[in-house]
Amino acid sequence: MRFHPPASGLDLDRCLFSGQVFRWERERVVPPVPGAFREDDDVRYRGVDGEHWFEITRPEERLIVETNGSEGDFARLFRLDADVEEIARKIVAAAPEMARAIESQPGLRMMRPSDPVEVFFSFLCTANNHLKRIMPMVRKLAEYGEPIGTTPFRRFPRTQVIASTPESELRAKGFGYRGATIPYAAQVAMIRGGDDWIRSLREVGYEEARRELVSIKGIGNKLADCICLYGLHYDEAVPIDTHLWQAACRTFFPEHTGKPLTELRYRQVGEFFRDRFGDLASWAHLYLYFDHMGQ
DNA sequence: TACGGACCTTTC
DNA sequence: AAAGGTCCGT
Repeated sequence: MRFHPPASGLDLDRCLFSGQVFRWERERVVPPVPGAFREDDDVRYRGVDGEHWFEITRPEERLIVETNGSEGDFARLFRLDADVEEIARKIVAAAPEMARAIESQPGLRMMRPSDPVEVFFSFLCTANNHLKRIMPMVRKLAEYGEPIGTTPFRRFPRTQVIASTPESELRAKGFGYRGATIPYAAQVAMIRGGDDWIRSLREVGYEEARRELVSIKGIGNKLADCICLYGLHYDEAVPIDTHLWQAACRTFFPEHTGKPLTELRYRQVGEFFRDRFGDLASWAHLYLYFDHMGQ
């Protein structure tokens, strides 16, 4: 089907290529013309969320979405129900220091992917890695998935498929040591119940889900929080990596600047965000993180 | 608890 | 050298 979603407060580049989701493509509909006024509009985004594919174009500033899903599926993925203006107001009210970080990232939204299995394995690709390499890796994993209908799009493979993929095969595809950790984590997940187990973590609460995840070798604090946030939809999860740690030190804890992020400090920073921002802890972290990345 | 190294590979 | 870490030794 085809529809026009509201486009205000939604920056597709910021949302789709910022490391919240990893499988989207951006291509030019027509070759760029030097100095052309509309070159930013002449793009097409293609991607998959769960069992739905999406093609998004924006001629004339207006979004056109084609999909095998519904308008509701699109709205859920981009959280169009969330009032970003109000969220920004609440965050700034709780922390005036955040005003500049929020203003610097218009159209950035917390994504809400529908397939927790894809999120689980995508973030296993991100450890000690960079986005330029992460995205091709996630796409390679997705090649193990089933095509969606007769389209070139594929659903992300199920846990069982990843669990039975040999380490050597992934290493040959450039996964490095993650060629071992990814199938291993899949095997542990299979023992606990596979896809259903991963999905069931949405029902057990943030603390319990997090405990389960970090008990898997290869998933530490940061990956567990990413999976909790993007895959399991726990908005109180605050993934803290080196960049957010630096940004948090600069903005909130100048006395910690330059110190390493220990287990203890990891917990303290997460609690700080939850105390200060409540349900908006992860939104606050998102703005701070990407503001810092842009520096 | 906290600190140092190792870990695959690619990219800046 | 560092990358959106994590594990394993001290």
